[in-house]
Amino acid sequence: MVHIKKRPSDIPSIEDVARLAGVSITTVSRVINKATSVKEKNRVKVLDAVKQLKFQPSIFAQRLATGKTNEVALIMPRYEGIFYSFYALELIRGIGTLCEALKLDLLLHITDVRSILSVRGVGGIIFADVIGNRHQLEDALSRGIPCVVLNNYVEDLEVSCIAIDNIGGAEAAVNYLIGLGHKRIAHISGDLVTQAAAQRFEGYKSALKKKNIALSEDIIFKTDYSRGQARMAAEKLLKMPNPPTAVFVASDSMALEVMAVAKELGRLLPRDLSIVGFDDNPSGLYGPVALTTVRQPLIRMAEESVKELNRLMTEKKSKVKKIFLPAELIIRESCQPLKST
Amino acid sequence: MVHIKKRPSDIPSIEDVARLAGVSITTVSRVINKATSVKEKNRVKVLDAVKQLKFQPSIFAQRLATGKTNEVALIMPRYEGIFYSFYALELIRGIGTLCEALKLDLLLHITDVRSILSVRGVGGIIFADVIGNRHQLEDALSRGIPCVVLNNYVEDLEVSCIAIDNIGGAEAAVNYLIGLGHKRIAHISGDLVTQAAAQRFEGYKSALKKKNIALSEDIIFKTDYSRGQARMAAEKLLKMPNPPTAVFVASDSMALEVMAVAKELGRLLPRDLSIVGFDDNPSGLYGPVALTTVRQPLIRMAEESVKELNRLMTEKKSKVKKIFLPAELIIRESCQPLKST
DNA sequence: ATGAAAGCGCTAACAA
DNA sequence: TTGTTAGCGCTTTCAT
Repeated sequence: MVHIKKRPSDIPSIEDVARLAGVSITTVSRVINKATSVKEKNRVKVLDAVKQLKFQPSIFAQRLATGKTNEVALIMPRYEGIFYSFYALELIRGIGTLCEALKLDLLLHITDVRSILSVRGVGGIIFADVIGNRHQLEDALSRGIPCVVLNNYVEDLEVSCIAIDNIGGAEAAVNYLIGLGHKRIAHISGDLVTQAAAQRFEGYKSALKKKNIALSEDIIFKTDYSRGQARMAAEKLLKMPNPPTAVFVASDSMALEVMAVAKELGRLLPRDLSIVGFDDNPSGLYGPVALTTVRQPLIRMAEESVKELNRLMTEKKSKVKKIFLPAELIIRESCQPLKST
Repeated sequence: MVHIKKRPSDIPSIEDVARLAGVSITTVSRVINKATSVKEKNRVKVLDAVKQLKFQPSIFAQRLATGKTNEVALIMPRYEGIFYSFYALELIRGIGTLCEALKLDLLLHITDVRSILSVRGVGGIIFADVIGNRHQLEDALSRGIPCVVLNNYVEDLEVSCIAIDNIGGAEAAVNYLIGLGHKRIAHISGDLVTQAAAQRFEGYKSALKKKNIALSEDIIFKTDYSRGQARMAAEKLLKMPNPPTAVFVASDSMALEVMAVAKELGRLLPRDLSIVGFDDNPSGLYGPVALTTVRQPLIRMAEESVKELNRLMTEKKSKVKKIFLPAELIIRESCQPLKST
């Protein structure tokens, strides 16, 4: 039984390099891996051969031999809305750039939340939020794969998280409105299945409570983060006999929709309605009235997640970390003090 | 010389499965690969063992053994500005989603344009534009790796391209302005090292030429796509003693900047200046005046690129394709007929 | 400083 | 239908 070498002739192996350089494959391997114990003369010969053959070691063979991988997966649940935010791009960009710097190969998975994750051979995973795909996270964890969760503080799992202080950010927004004299402050929430939306709602409620302002259910609107539902909420809100004087909106894109509706209904901004958004989406800058909003440190979040994952992958017995990043109120033009009547 | 098995005990190999199922590893391999010639009884035993051990075959061993890979790289040159466009996200999303559907693993590389691409073991590459990183493309091609170029029509290389009809789109925009009676039409170009910007400029010139309108250099502004330079151009343009009545801007984000400047200078839009952008960036919808623009079929572009790459990777002797997608003028509110004076 | 050879976990050709 | 075994291309002992 004779086996024919089936390796395509056009791609050189370590053996070809060794032959050309007149050394053993072990020596070639040493040169590739920058081991020291190689005579300068041989090193040069090998390097020459490598260059001549355009040799690149097979990543698969390397990984099979070492059992190590520097491949990292970024899981973005295909959740309606996760891609609405321009920030998804910021995250991808931040993560991608840092991975490049750390020589990590980034695998991007846009998965259906219900699908079973196939992350065979991956050295670590970053979950961009965990919405409906917790089983994927648990599965990875049970396989002993280092994981980091972004934008979601997962308390009951031994996993590193990088989350944003949504509650604090929301409180800052509402406190700002209260400070301007507003008392009747509405809220248009995002999809409350997301932790971010729930926490922003939480912050809204607690800020009011701390100042002894009663919640009124009639000016709390729950949406799915879509512009359509924001529009409906805005219309209801603006047409009330006793409309609120201010509104805290859970996302900038919805806040922009509110502004659009207000304009259509002939309201003057910010005179008739003070508005604060959340996200610091650049689109907020270019309307007739620049949007006051809450900024999330996204690039930092992205960077922290890669650093943390890298740490988990390299340190042997490393403890998970829960990292909290602050959100910052950015005051622009969409709010004004309530004129006392 | 005895070698000790160093495989971490917690991750099972095909051998463990075989032992537990009481068959040979070949049979296990057959079951995994859905080969037919396995007795139902054995198949069940193997499947049981797989489930019990949570076995997942090593992707590296598989690839080493078969020489095949389903890993695809998306190369985004870290070119200042490539990430400005919200469309980068659309592309990533579209490509990511289709890769997921086709069971291709997507590797995202955000590379410095000057860096040497290390795409060892990748089955195919999608280049999101080629700007300053042509050597990377040529290198990959010379290695025989199937490649697809997005957003850039590379004529002199045997490579598949999916490009947009920037010239046609620009002509449509300018023709529309001419149709409204405008004659003095300015252009704010993008970075002319990018093919898109160059072609939009090209379309601008040819549309004017076809209608026998002379170019005037004083109302052609060359920028790097940044908002800052757009602002400078807009200021110059608007403060001219004999300002143009219309402007075709190479990107929506710059067009929005022009609108902002116009507003600051007390101009009324679209009365004082008709504006057409390019990109169909959603931000254009939410200003006081919705932006007329040229839409690129980005999701389609993304999908076509993956399909084409997949074709190249699976067909044996496949010819490259050059695919051209149309751009469409989207008329909104930022232009109006020139009042005859 | 160098090389021979075992082994990483799998697939596929061949034999049974 | 099943098992035996060579080999994918590399790393890593161990011996020289």
